[in-house]
Amino acid sequence: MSKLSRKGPETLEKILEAALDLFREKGFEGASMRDIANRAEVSTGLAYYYFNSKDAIVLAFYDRAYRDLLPKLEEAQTGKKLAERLERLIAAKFEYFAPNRRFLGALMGHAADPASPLSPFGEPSRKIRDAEIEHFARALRETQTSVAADLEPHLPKLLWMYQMSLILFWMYDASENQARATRLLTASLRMAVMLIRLAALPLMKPARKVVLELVEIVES
Amino acid sequence: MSKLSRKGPETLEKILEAALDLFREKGFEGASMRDIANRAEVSTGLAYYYFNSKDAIVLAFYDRAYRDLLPKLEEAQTGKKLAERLERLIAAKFEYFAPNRRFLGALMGHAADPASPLSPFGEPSRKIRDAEIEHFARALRETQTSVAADLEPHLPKLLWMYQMSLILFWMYDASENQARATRLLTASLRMAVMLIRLAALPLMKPARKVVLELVEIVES
DNA sequence: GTCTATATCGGGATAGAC
DNA sequence: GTCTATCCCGATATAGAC
Repeated sequence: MSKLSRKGPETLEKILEAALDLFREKGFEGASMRDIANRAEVSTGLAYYYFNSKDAIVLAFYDRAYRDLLPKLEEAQTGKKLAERLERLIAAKFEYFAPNRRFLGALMGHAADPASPLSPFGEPSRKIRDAEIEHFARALRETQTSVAADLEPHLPKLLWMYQMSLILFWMYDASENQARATRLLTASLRMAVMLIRLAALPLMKPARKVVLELVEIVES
Repeated sequence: MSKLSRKGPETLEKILEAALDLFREKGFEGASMRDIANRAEVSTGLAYYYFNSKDAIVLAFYDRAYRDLLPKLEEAQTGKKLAERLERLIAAKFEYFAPNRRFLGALMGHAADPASPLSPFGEPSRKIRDAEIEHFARALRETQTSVAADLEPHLPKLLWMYQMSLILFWMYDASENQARATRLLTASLRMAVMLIRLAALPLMKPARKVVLELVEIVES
């Protein structure tokens, strides 16, 4: 009496793979549903049976990214030094998203519209965002980094914003293998960790206050 | 013997206006060439006579932005205080581009491909970029801001990068009238000017070196 | 439930008549 | 310089085979 067939999930997977392949090659707009269906060796109708729209494939991509990224972030949480951990955490995203870099860039065109389900800043990617922030908090905890009390509740989010600006740079970095972005990651991390240590000093309270004001504005 | 007719430039202008209007209302993808031609009260064929492609309209938009922005930047160059000048220079861009904010956001989707003529970072917008950087240099000069010798050749570009990150935030800022971005501009400027003053101190040389390293990576 | 075939619509772009 | 007609293609809906 089972209503489920065996082939369904496989076919869905095949179509998703084909779509991501083509998005990588030709970008989101460049790949047509006909292309996708052809590459997956199914009819366009079937592709629409599994994914109601091209957009729906993007949502499936976010979902899969979330699932795949979690264990990678888990792995990155080793080492006693903060710089080391942060570099691993951020580099893990560079690596994972590298094949889809151009495709993600194209998705940024929808970011201005927060209502768009395709926006990397919108609701669909919130789960990823929250998990990432928690991982930054954990990196701070497990490396026993001392953080001033006023800064402490906001530092993980600050690190996430720092990460996002790096990812933005990486997305639009046309250098070979995004070498510049990778170098920027390492070099800026040195500075970031230095600033975190510096900010722990009691006499830096006024400086912390200025930064926290900025965080508040961005979050409001 | 004139080969030019009278009506040409007017028709071109009419089509450009209609296109920008519709881009503002429906975004770049949302506005079709048929829409544009209809609003301009011409045939689609004629629209293509003046603009070889939809992209070409965007290039005309960049060109016009360059022409329109120059006098506005000129106007912004008043006042003795650096913070004041920088705020005026950057706010001028917020104001000018405000009606086209969503449209510019959509264009960011093409930024990952530097070959795309639509990318706000590409060749077409280089003239604007160079003019902006020169205006930052001028603001530093005319407010007699003291800058360390090692930092001096790079500070205008650094300010431009700072501006670009603000503009990026502004582009994706969904708050009413981009109020958050405006508040961030004012608040972060306080910090930026403070840092510039701080960086002038001789004992800050190591810190300057770290920052210059980052600049070098970004520019390479 | 899984899949094919086909029809319709709207979008970018072009050819060629006037 | 301007228009009409047309091409090609992607999105979408649906009829119906298995």
